[in-house]
Amino acid sequence: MDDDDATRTRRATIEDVAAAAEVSVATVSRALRDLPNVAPSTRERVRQAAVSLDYAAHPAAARLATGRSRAIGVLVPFVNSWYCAEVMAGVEAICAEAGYDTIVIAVGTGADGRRRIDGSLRLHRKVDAIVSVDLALDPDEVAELHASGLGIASIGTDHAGHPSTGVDDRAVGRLATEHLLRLGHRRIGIIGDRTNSVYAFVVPEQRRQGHEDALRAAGIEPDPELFADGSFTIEGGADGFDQLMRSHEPPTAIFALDDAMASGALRRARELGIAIPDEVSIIGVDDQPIADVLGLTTVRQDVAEHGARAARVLIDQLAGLTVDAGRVDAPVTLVERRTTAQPPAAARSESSTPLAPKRNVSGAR
Amino acid sequence: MDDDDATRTRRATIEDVAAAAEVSVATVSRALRDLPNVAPSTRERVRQAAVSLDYAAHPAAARLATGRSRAIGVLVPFVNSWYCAEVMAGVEAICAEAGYDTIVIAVGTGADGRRRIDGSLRLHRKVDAIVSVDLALDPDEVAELHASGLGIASIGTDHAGHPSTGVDDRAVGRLATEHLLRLGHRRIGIIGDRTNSVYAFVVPEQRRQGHEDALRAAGIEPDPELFADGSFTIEGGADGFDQLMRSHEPPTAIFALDDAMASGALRRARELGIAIPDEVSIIGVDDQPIADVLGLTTVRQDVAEHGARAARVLIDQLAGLTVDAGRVDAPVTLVERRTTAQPPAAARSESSTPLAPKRNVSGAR
DNA sequence: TTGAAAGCGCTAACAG
DNA sequence: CTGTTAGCGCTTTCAA
Repeated sequence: MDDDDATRTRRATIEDVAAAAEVSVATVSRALRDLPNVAPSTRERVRQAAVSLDYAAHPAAARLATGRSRAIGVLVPFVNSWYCAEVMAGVEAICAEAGYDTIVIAVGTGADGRRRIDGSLRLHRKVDAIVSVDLALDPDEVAELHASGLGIASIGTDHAGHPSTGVDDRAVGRLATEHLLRLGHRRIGIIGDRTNSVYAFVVPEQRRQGHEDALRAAGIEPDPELFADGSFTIEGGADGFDQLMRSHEPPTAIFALDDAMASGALRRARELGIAIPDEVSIIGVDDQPIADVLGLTTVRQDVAEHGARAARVLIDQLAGLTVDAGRVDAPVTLVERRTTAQPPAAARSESSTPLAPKRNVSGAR
Repeated sequence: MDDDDATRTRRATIEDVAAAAEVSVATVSRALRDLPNVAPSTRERVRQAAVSLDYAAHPAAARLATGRSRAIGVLVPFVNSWYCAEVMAGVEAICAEAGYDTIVIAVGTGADGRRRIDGSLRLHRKVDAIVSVDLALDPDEVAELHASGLGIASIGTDHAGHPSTGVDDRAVGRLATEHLLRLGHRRIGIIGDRTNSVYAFVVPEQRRQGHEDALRAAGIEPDPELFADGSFTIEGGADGFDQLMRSHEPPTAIFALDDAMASGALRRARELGIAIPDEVSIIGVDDQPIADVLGLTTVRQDVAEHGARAARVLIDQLAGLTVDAGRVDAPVTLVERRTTAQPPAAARSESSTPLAPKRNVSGAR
């Protein structure tokens, strides 16, 4: 690139506009920000001057003077996940509309521990508020953020005292499992996540509890052997499927806590020659585009809307409105496709003979 | 939220640090930014003062004083697409490392036309540089951005005079089609995009040309009837598949210009009862996670790396390094899975009888 | 090697 | 309704 700085057009400043409109800079500032106490004719004159000079306030100057950045930070575990991308889309749409910048920050995750939110991130005067996506912040992190004046809204996990949104994960677990029970399944496995993930247990734990609620309501005692870890990845889902099918008495249906894990389970089933849904039913959560392609039965949620809602509440709050610091659960719907069906006849007849010999799932077909 | 502003901790300013370290603010500024001409002992003293006060320069103040925002804008058509999310992940990783903010901006797209990049977006002093993802900016938009001093790097499409990266799309088209030819296919359809999309023709057009290159090299004249629009969506891919299979003489293999369209084609094939790859082979581009799940043969590219590379060149450029304003094509690899195979025996024997009766694809099976 | 002081461009009292 | 002016917190000459 050539350094033709000399040819760069110098941007107009507020003084240029003031001169052009023959008013003071203060008036320009007021007029352009639609503040009251500006004569309509003056405002119009200022506007025209601004347009003709292609003027826009220097963001840094405005930020320095007001102390507000007009930016919202989206804290995600990873940016390249379907869920996070959806949230960001929702946040960005609302922010753009309201004149806010959307800055994305990946905090990472994993056993090695993610970036701490405070110090090193230096969010401080960089953003006015943050939306935390599926992160379980420590109470002291939350306190610190709040103390430094940042608005906080969370998606997925909840942080007491701050607005949050997502779905009722316990209800999700119930909904999925009830669907399976309704089809006649009695032995239902679950692929979830107990590792120290970004979710810090809460989302998967809620879904698992909903699952057990439904089971118990149907008179079935949850079997610990029917739980597998899937770490919310395709690979994890595949491994989880393996583990479940190797159990003492394999399930006839599996509730995967998200579509990624369900997809992995589906793939492994195919590799093992296990017919879905003929031999095993599988249900996921999310309704990612992939679910439609795979014909995956799932529990749908509108993730972009979570992001939009979080952004809205934050922006309202920054605008001085009093917002509700509570939780808003968005609706979920069961989307029945082709991976769930009645249990195989064998299992159905077995249902009265709990000690029936276990099925062969060695992969032969 | 309660407005306990009173309890907010006042952040330390450079003056606080200067006082604590018993030096001037100028020295603090130099010391903390690792500028030369600071005595080691002084620098250390300043550092300690900064740490103990939990000081970080107010970004807006620094920006105003330096005229640089230390932020990079990622311009994407949509944020919730696999491709864009991957790019953003790559950009964010590099930016975070270099102390830059990553701000995401969706410009939209479609027939209604996307947001123009100049005026309304007011990127001006908001970011130091932008990475344009799959956008075909008008020359005057590019000129305007450049004139206002913004660095530009593009991913996918190329903007003359500015660094860009992606893959050699023509080679991608060749690679995919050669794979199909090698399997024995002679009648190969393509699902692409001719609508006025974000790509503004270039990416899909290149891939299509590579496809035709390969065809011609094999002595096959491209048949316009074997082109279908898929608009780079799953739905579009499904429709494109339909269209191709309804053609006078349907293809035995289909090259979908990305995995999303390939997925849609796969879904529609299943709905129509057309066996893949037994009756029709399908190959995509990207190697999204979904490809592995579906067993989709595809041409792999590392999209996050595109983002990382773009961010790196921009940051280098902002650091005053001379960077190459040319194009860097990342490698692509063919990933053979289970959606491509030899053409059906019928087609193979037909290959010498071009006027064979067309197959019935009405969906009955 | 360090300090003093003049901005960077805007906003927000405070006057008028 | 409009103008004057003092910052916002940092960087960067220019002197010392």
